[in-house]
Amino acid sequence: MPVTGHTRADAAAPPEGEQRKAASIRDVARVAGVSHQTVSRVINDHPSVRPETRDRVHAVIAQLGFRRSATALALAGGPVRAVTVLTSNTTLYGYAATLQGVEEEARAAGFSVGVSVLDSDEDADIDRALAAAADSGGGVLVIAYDRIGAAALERVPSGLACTAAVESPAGGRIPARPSVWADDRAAAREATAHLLGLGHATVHYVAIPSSSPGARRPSPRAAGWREALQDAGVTPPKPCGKGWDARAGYQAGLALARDPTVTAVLCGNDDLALGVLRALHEAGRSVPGDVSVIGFDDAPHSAYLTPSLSSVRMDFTGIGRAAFALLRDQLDPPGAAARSAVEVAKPELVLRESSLAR
Amino acid sequence: MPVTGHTRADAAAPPEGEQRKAASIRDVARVAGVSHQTVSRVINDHPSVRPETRDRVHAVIAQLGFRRSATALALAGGPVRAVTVLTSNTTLYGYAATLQGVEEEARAAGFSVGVSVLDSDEDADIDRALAAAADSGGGVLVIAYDRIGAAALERVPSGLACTAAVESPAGGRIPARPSVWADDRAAAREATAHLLGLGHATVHYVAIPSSSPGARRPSPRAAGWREALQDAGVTPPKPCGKGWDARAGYQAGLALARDPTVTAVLCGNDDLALGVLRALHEAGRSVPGDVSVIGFDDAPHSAYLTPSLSSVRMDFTGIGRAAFALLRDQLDPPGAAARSAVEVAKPELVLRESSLAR
DNA sequence: CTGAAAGCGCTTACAG
DNA sequence: CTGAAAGCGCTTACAG
Repeated sequence: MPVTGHTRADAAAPPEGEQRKAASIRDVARVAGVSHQTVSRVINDHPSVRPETRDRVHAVIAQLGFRRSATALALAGGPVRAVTVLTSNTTLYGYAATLQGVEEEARAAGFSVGVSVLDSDEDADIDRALAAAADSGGGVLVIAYDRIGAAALERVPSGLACTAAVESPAGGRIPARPSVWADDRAAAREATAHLLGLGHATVHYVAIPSSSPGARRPSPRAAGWREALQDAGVTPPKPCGKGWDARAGYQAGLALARDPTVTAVLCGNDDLALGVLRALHEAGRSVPGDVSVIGFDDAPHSAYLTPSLSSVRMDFTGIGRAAFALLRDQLDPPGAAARSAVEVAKPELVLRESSLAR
Repeated sequence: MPVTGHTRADAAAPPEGEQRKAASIRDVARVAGVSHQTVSRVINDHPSVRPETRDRVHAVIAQLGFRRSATALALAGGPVRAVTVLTSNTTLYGYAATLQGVEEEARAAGFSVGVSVLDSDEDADIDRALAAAADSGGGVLVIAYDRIGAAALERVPSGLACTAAVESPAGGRIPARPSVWADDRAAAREATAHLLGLGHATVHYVAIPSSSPGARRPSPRAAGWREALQDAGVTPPKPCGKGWDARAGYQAGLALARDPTVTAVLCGNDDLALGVLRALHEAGRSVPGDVSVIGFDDAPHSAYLTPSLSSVRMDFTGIGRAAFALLRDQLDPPGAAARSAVEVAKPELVLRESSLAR
């Protein structure tokens, strides 16, 4: 008898429910009467295998319910089909939707997807996440919409396959890694110009935090807002806002509500806008009667608010999908050279009740 | 010279940025002047290693920046520190928050977390996801708040470590796998009783979809609502609602708004409630003046709506954390026997502007 | 307390 | 077209 025990002859139907030890390449080989090497060739679509042999092996694979071990594949140095998403957040709308896009595309491509959340922009934290991601053997996809993500992107070792979902890059800057973004700067300009066109003397801005280290650069959204005002010969008021959520928007809104000259507000995202709406309401200023408000991202609930919120629709899932595609090109060299170029999805201004003519 | 090539003597600082091939257990052994076996003992905290040897090895590990390969560990049959979350959705609040809880706890425990989204409740889809999860070698955590998740939970092979986040089980039912839930049924009863106590003659319910196959059983939330009405001697009206999102709530709300006897509405989640609020508003019925509304889950934005939404706060991240802890017990047998028991987190009724006395 | 052996499931060269 | 060998980085028995 062989060392490894009895050979089971009852391999008709794939096991159901019960946990029989998974079939290996050698099990398939034995049943098919070939070497495990030949099985390897078959599952890798190697040309040099006789058609009959190939068919026989395929039959046994189906019969035994064989699945090649991703772990062994990785150890042996085969192409690893895995992505790890590095992000500071998984629940905010833009982040969650980007992750969703990545997952959809990855699943379709047969990749597994891991998630590693970054607690801070400290090197130790980032390196821990990076090391964990590298362990998986696959590539890394960083969501760099904020300072933490941007910091992580900086520290990705050059040998690690990596792409990023980012804000639109500041004029002329080329991201170090293949990146995907939507032109939110142009969109902010458009939204601001729209408000100006409605007859508002100026437009205030409730900012999302900057993604640049030390907040040295404003976000593209802030830049677009500023440009639109300058184009119209209006001196931009001081932007406000410190945070990402409704609470931060509420705080900013309280201050804005006290200023009677405020008649139009652009917000860095819809959560901030929600808080602003609430603050304005409490202060007795009606929207859009007294103040027009436009948000950013077009979160799913924005259309159902009262008043329904005008916003800039961002194709986050599309960004996620494109970022994955770029990563895949790096991991799995296709026919052509890997696209190292960037991709763009166009944001769209969606007008609803919260913004009206003055 | 040894077969494997030159021995580098320049191992002072850990490599930064550059992609030097990661140090293996053998590299550490060579530098420390021991066998790779001994290194294995050290990194596994085996007792039988002389303190001096142990210290020396630890020093070399730090010096070389050695990290044990998770892939090799898994192949060799070591304990795999990985969880795969199976879910039908990653963006809805309850799901995203549960996932967040899992990730936090997993990260703290040094586990990697994978996400696999279920497209449908078809066996083929489920088995694909299950197989992918099993590949990782770790455990599976299924979010079974809906029919798809519940169906996946049913098909998890018995040999695969698994826990679940579920709705509160129907009377007396014991979940097949270690599971975690919050008593949303009791919470629904409480919310309904509260509305009744306010003087409403009855309470209407906008349901989330049932998680039972063929929708044979109502969700615990629906059950709790029904019980409260029956306890008060009120015949429950027909529940409405078909879906999870604001749009579904809006549709249901339109019908409710037409019925002048409707003065109180409980919703299966806050998204539905948002849609109901909107429909009521469009129909000219004021909240809470004409109709009181209470949601479920207490999503982050609910406190900032106008009117602010009363809701039942669910500790989803707590559920996620507890579910991970249960899974870890299975994977990594601790001192005591693995807890196969369930865990509970208590929901809390949060009263805001949307619900007032009649 | 420590080392040499065999194996996890696969792969990439090397031989027929 | 196909097989026997060596190795990926680790582990668990087996010997000292």
